[in-house]
Amino acid sequence: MTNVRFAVAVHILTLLSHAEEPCTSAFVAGSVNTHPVVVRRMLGMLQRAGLVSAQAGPRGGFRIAKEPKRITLANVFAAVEDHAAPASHQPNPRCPVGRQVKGIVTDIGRRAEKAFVASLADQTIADVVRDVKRKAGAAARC
Amino acid sequence: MTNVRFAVAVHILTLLSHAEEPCTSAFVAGSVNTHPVVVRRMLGMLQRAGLVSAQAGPRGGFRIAKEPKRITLANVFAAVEDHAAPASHQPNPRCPVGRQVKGIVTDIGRRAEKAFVASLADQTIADVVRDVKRKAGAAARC
DNA sequence: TCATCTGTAGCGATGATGGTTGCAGAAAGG
DNA sequence: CCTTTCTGCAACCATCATCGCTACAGATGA
Repeated sequence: MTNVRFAVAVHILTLLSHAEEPCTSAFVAGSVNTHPVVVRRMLGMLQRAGLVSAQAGPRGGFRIAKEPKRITLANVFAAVEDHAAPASHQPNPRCPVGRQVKGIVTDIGRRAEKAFVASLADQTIADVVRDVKRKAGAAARC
Repeated sequence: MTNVRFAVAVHILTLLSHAEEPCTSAFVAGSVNTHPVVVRRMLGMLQRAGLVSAQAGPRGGFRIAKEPKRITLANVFAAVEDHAAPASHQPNPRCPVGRQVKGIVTDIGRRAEKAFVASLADQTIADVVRDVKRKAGAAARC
């Protein structure tokens, strides 16, 4: 996790989860402490993943588009982080060791990443919302 | 895994594992297909982790410093990748949601990374060497 | 029509990474 | 000794991903 995107995405979804009215990107940016455009970029990804919905115009903004209980953190990770292929290098093709190691390491990376995602998959946004409420008390409004 | 360092480190250790004589950084670089200094940088990390040893001068080079069977891939990962703290952002401290989410997300990241490393821990360099030999036949020399 | 939002392109700053050069120093072998 | 062969390391540049920001087109409700 070199990125901060996963953390921000969880933050945003948690925020939207206990809001009845749509939240503007400016409002969310105030809580996340960044620029509204950055928030909209990220909300675009979450929208393409079907996790939030947007409405333009006055009184518009973003809503959660799925029950928080049904959004796993693995879903969030997949929405904002494109870990399609674990990185490898390009060994000298004339070296038999290098030729084989590349494929083996790729498999190893895939398996480890699977374990990483599996660990995320058994927690949901609803769990995070519950933890936040428990720690912060009832006043969970910005 | 944004980096290619883990893959290269496994490659290097596999290479050193079935060499009786010390390997020079130039030789290793030939197999890895990169610059000798890059190899030495990485071998420096592996050396500080106690996985390889170096000797200067003619007929010098790098050797494996530990039985391949006792080097887990988690050891390799720890040697070349410093994932001390999972990345988070800096939310607005006046927002109770942001205040709590930061800590919660950090815990989540730690747990997921633990799962990642645990998946690496049950394979060793000896396993990789065996796989390479099985796939490449006996000719595992560059 | 106008104010309010989203959506997106584009730009600059920043930080991590990898490749390269250059040089100091260790060590073997005459 | 002295030369040759190595490692060790600092310094620099190119590249790339990310983030913050500006600007503007387009949607939408009052």
